[in-house]
Amino acid sequence: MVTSTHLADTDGSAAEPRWLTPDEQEAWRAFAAVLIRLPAALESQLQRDADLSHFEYAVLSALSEAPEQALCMSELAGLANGSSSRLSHVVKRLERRGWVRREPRSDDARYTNATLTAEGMAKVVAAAPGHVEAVRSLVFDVLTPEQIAQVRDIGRNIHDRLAPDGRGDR
Amino acid sequence: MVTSTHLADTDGSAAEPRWLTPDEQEAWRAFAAVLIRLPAALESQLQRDADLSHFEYAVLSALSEAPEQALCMSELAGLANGSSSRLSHVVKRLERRGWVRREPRSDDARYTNATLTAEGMAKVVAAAPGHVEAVRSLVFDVLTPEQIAQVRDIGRNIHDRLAPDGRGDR
DNA sequence: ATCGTTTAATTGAAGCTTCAATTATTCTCC
DNA sequence: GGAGAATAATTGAAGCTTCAATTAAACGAT
Repeated sequence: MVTSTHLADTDGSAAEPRWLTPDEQEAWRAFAAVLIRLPAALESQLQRDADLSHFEYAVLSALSEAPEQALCMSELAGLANGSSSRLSHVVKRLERRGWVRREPRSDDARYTNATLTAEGMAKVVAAAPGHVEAVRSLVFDVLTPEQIAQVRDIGRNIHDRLAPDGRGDR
Repeated sequence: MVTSTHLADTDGSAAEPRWLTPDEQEAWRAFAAVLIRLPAALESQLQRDADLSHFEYAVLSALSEAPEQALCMSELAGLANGSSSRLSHVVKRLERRGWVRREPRSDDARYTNATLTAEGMAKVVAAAPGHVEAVRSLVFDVLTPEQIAQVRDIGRNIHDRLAPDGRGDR
């Protein structure tokens, strides 16, 4: 598919890339499809049932778990796995819909605190069951307990490689 | 995070959702982050080094492996894990850049065959090593051989649940 | 105290994706 | 053989994300 030796350049112009082995190719083919299609499926459930993108849901959900239901934009971006620009645009829309409020932090006005409103909390509470059901039925229902532990370990290994310092930034 | 019991509605208004267990939540937190950040990292490598989106790469790559370097739009959409509308827009751009040609199939003109040009083939060949290196270093370098087999099995289980009939459509 | 640097966040424009509607072709079956 | 259903692909508009540039505030060294 995306990574195979049939594309090898044979003119000797560069150091030979470390192509994937057949086992790795098989694994990558399966994993890459999940990487695309699972987010698309979750997106579509949330859009249909709650009129929310997955990223919007992640933002509301992160706030709902935070102390005082408030976080500054950069922390929130890290928790929701998005860039600060993306977060800024999305929070603007969430604010327009009445689910989030923003205000500069009093001790350091460079920071902006985003706070979940009561309506915002109600929105997440209403959306959560459908989303969890989707995650459960698409992921956990098809995995054994051993595989669930494997997913956790593999996920952590890859995540650590992506964000080596442990912070969630981009 | 996205799926936890702290959002339980306690008014008894609906059937209790099947919340995630703590083990499942841990696994989901790690996996969900990978689901967002790994595609973003691959996207960014391809964009920077080859001026291609990951989806464009997947399209060119699928064509490069096909017999005669040609596939009809719907097959191509399935292999590249995208909707037919998305593919249509993207192939239009790839055609404009001279990497793909399109023509109606002679035996059934509802089908459109997309064919990789020589320039298109050269483009994938040039882009492949960098992409493979990214996949290798972000994924396979941090996994043991056992974990690679686990990724394959887990990926297949989830993928089968997403596309139960085995076809790649959406 | 102040100038330059760093950090947090926002903005607008360009580009990509999605959704619903549309076109074009072939199939079906009366 | 012809009307209507089904299939493959395309289109345009709306909306979201990204990128680069910008604003605003605080820090730090002199």
